[in-house]
Amino acid sequence: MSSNKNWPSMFKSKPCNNNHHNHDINAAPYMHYNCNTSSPFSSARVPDPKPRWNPKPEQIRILESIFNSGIVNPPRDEIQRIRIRLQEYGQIGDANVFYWFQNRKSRAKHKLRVLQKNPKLSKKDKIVITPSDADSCFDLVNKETGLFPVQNNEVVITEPNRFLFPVHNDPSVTLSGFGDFAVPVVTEQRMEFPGVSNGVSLEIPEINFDGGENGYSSISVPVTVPSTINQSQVFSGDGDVGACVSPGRLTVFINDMPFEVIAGLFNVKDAFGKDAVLINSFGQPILTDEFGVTFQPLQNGAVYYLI
Amino acid sequence: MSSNKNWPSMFKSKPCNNNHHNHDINAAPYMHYNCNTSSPFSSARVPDPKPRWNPKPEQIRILESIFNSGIVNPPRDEIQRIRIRLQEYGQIGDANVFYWFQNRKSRAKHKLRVLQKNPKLSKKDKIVITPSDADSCFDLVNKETGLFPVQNNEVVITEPNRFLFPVHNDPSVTLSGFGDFAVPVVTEQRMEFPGVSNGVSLEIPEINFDGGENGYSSISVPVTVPSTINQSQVFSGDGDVGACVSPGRLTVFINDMPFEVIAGLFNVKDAFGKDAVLINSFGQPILTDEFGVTFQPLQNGAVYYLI
DNA sequence: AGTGTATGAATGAACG
DNA sequence: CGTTCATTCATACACT
Repeated sequence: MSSNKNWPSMFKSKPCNNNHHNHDINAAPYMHYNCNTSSPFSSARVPDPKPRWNPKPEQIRILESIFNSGIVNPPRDEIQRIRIRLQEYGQIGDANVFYWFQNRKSRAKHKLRVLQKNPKLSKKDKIVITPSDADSCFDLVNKETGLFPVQNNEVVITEPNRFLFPVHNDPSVTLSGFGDFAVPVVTEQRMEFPGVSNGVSLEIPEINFDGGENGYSSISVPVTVPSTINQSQVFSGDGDVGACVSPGRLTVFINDMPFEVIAGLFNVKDAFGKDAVLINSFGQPILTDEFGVTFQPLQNGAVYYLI
Repeated sequence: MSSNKNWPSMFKSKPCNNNHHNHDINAAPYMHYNCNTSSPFSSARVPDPKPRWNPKPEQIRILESIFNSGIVNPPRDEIQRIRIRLQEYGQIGDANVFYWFQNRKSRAKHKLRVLQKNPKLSKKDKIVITPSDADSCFDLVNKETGLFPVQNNEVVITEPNRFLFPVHNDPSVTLSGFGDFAVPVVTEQRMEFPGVSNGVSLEIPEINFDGGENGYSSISVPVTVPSTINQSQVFSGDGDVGACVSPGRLTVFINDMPFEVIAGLFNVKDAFGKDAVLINSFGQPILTDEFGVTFQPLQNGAVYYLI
């Protein structure tokens, strides 16, 4: 379920007149500046300037956090709720939200694919547990269970956004680092795992970006395969999902990227550097001992943020 | 076929710091100046110098020639081949190639569109046979047959790159002329028209730019609708393509731009000025009589260059 | 230094 | 969904 069934379609239209594929969607393209002064009959070419949605940073933050929370493919009704929420920050329509998720998912997927093909992104900037099918990840998310992706294959563990970017030195690497926003700090997040299609609450997680400017702080440290003790801790609440998890592995989301880690205690320091601190989706820091090893294993499918 | 399979984004980026809609991605940022001195964890401010790819002249030449050869929208695998080839001249990634083609196509298209909308670029600088759907042109290229664009509608015949550029006088025109490179001289060109998705050879055409610097030479002469005799000479090798060609029209590429001309002998002088000389993709000049009329009709879909 | 242009990169919107 | 298009942002570079 969680059918987004025909979404794009609704809103078609087409001023018919001109050149390119103007489809138009009336469902959501509003934007800051009110436009369309098109008077009755005008030979107006390019009648609707149709400015495109220009997402506000807050909106993006929210969308991003929702996405990270595992809602990769929000059902129609949820899209609406999201839109309503985002509307607080600026004009936006369902379609915008819809498209945003489409693109986000698509691109993240692509990214993963590329990375898995080019595991050569400088040895130190990322850890590759086992490059392989990183895609199923997205396909499973929020589809069967609304939970986070869990692989049935292995995955390349790349570092989250800003972990690998100043690397410009590997010629063979096509795509280099990411590094968008500052390290997010969870303010509130419900961690609701709806059965997907049922009443998905819209308590969307919130993130406060403060690191903001200086973002590029500490974490550019190479991540190594979690040098942690083992201990399976399979959160899996569903047969399907659980089934496809590599036995001793957990998949978690850190900042933005899916990570597959060996089940068991996680060494934050080894993975992200001595100054790294992981917080869970509730904004609570994940305690560790002096070596950076967590006292509790990470939760499979959970979302964490680095600060 | 010609699938560029998921290409675009993925990868994030964004120094986080500022204003506008920065999302992420970081598809291919290598460049001349090696930057990134960021060691493991550093608190780099203005984090990613994220230098952008700075194409070498050779790379551009090659890319341009490939583009001119009709490969406007190279499939994923071909992009890779191209990249590999270009790599010989300097750091470059698939993404760069991808973006290059995207932009190249997009801009050429846009240019055409602008020109057709502003036929006021001094009547003498270009000829408009019949402004209309100039877009499909690009859409057909290398898609169905790997051949050049052929319209099922009419097209604006604009002048190739440098034909209209010292024009900076039309306020409404956002992009001024092209006049990129000098008039190219074809050195070798395979004119391979792969079935698109099959083993597209990478024998990329090569072009030697000599005219180089002084580019702005003679050709700013008005082009008029080919004052030639008629004589259909439909190259069309494929039903699809041939089918959408206006009966008495041919579409050819001159320098860089698609031209639709009336089938039959072509008057080079009328079209590009008395000093203009057209050469085919093999570098051989197209002979004409003293009036500038060719002895042979232009080949539909063929590539020519002006010198 | 500012101003404008050319163009690499990013991403919203849509098509097939 | 994967692709393709259109726009926009951002930066390199030429001019003045």
